[in-house]
Amino acid sequence: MASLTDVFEERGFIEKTTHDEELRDYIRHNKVTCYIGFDPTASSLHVGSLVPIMALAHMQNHGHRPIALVGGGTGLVGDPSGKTEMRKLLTPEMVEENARGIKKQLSGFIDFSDGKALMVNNNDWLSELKYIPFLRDIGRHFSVNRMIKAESYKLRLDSEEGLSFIEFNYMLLQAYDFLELFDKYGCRLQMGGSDQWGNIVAGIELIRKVRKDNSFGITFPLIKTSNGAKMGKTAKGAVWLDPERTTPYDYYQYWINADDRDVERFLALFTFLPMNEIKQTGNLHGSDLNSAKTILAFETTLLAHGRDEAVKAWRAAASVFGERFVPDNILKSSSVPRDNSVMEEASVPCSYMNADMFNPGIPAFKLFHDVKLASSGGASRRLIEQGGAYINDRRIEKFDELITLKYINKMEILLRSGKKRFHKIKINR
RNA sequence: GGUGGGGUUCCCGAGUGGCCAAAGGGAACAGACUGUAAAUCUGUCGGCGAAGCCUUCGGAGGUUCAAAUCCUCCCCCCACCA
Repeated sequence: MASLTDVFEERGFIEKTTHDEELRDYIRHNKVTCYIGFDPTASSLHVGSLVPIMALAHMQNHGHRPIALVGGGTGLVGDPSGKTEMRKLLTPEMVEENARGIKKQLSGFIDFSDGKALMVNNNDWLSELKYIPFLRDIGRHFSVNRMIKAESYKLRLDSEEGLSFIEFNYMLLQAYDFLELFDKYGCRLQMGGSDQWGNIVAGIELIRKVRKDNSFGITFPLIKTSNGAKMGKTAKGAVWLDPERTTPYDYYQYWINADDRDVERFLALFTFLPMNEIKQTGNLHGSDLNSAKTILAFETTLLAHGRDEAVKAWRAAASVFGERFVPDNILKSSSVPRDNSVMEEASVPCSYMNADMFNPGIPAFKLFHDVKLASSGGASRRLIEQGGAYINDRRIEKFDELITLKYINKMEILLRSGKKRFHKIKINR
């Protein structure tokens, strides 16, 4: 089997590592325990956390033991690394609740049974620390001179907002986490986003100073779309892994709308499809490239929400955008449906209304506002006046066109805003 | 604690008595072009079923025919000094 570091490198996971050669050696010859921390800033992870999650999963697939650390303790302090503003402080109750949500989600990607992977919460040890002993045992190993030069604090030290003392402590706590996991589980490798470099190195140095032993670090590149936007951010906010916050349909749509230039890179990072197949997508154009996007969307949805939801989202997309099947020769390891054998109920956003509501008729702009395809009556009117509103695939000409019973087709009305946003109204009898 | 500079519509950022629902840019939304892509061009971009009205410039009061703009008090942020 290929060494994990080669896999990481080939798939684009590595930005920087500490002591390249020794690390490579260490991973090749040992069953490695490694950890990544997840901040409990929300009850769900989002697409931005997918790189670390996938890294842990690859780790496990190669026979190593990943530890997912939920920052229940550090979450009470707030990591200033690479951030322009201080984060709102969370209450212990919120952190606790968020930590629970994150644990549940990680279980979908990583197998925690039989100790094959571990989940820990640093609140377990951090909350019990005593201030003076901590300062004497740990604090003395940290040079303030060095810390204020750290790249991760630079933004904040230069900014108007400044850096508060509570955040300044964050680095020590994370370094202490690493030491704790080193002592308890023999964990010698920490991975994290590129903004974590300073924190990771701090941990490595702490271990060297107090245990006279080596440990390693890997950082992932910050993934941006080719447009320069941060991964997983849309105008409506983050793309969440929680189906309550981002429906599987929207999740699928997020991926299928990927920029052409990102397809190959994203397939490598966010799916487990073999690299030799992924590399061939670099030569695709036009509708074949779209097929590759379909697979990207399908596979990512499959990982996050399971096969049923992935098929539903795929099916829903086919029903509104038209059926287009993925040719057999593109990414053949993908289990995306390639014919119409699984065509059934779709999962387009949908609401229910009574037939009698259409009896006098509803003005079109009201209807669009009601189903949230427009954010206000005015916005709705503008949408229609600019020719961006459709009912059953026919453009609506007048903003107050009355929508009546005769628009009902097989107990449904299909509304559309622009090219991509659909809403189905199902009629109750 | 002292001194100075700030808080404007989703974001950045102009505006310092009427011409201000507030320049400009970004984001967003729609149209054309396409491949559910990008780029480009065009239009829109506080609310209300035209007009007109209502709400908005950190908060509360006040001056004025008229206040984002002037005055008073308060809250918050930043810099320098202590």
